[in-house]
Amino acid sequence: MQDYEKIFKAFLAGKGLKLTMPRRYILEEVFRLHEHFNAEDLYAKVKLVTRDVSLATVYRTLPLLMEAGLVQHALRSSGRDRFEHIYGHPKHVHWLCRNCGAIQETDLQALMPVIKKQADAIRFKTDDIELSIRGICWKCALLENENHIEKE
Amino acid sequence: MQDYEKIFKAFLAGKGLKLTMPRRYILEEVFRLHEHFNAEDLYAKVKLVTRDVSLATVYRTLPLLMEAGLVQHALRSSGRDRFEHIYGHPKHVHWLCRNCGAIQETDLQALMPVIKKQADAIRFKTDDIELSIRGICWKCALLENENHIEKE
DNA sequence: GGAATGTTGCAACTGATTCTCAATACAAGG
DNA sequence: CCTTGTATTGAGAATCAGTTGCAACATTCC
Ligand SMILES: [Mn+2]
Ligand SMILES: [Mn+2]
Ligand SMILES: [Zn+2]
Ligand SMILES: [Zn+2]
Repeated sequence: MQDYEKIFKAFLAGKGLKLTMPRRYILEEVFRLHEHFNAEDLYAKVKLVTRDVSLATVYRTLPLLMEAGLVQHALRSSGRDRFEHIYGHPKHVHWLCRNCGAIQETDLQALMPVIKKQADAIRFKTDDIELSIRGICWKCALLENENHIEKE
Repeated sequence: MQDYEKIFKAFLAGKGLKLTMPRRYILEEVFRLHEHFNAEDLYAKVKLVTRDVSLATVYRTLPLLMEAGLVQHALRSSGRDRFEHIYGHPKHVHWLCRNCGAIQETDLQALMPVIKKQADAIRFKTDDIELSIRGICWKCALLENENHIEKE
């Protein structure tokens, strides 16, 4: 049994809940996926393995996984919430290109000392940190320049 | 005429658009408000001044104000987007208490050097930075402790 | 067995946001 | 003035991600 299964099982047990098959399928898929996904992406992936899971259960399980510290809300784009498994991964910054939609990641650790200092200053008990930056990725910036040159 | 009016007017002109009365009412209210607001909050406030504005126009004007650099998306909570006027304000971090919903702000400038360095490293052209941290504010943390004591 | 409690799929619902459309404003040119 | 083109608007309809009610099941505990 994987670590994340133990963690989820223990978390659920603590709330009088059980690691059922649908929940297990969803959990497995969450850790098989190494990209950012929204609820429907996840549902589609799980569907490839079994049909004993409904979209409603995906929506119901995601908050549990988040509360258990296994999944986090990564960012929101195009009107949808996107998630990622976080267990075993360092926290990171999301850079979203508003032209092509590509997402890049950088380290958040470098920012933690300042953030922690500020948290202490206002006596805030931090659960989640979400830093998303939107703009233009270098590829799209390149293309824009090329187009400008063509126009001239 | 306020600075922000000039800016918005110039921005609109650059796109072949005009600063109409509904847009002006909305703009005025945006800068009269000194809290975070969602579209409906803003609509309600504008309604107190005039009835010549519709909710649809509020929704249509917000993206223009954002593009003009006068308003920014502050954070999302309870399924709603919340905004704030940003012209003349330093960028800041939002600390959202997931118990009472209170929002505190701290300086983002302290984090900018690292963020800029990372942006350079991936050659990203930054437009917006949104750093939201959720957890428990000190007031709610206090109350929680009191309750624990009572229970014992 | 029977009660109590948690789980699920399904379909209906919700509600913030977006869109459609007909009416209106307004500028430019004749 | 009149005509034409373009931008604008309010009202209401539509969208659609996410939530919820509910009846059928599953499990555990007497
Ligand atoms: Mn990520
Ligand atoms: Mn703010
Ligand atoms: Zn891009
Ligand atoms: Zn609080």
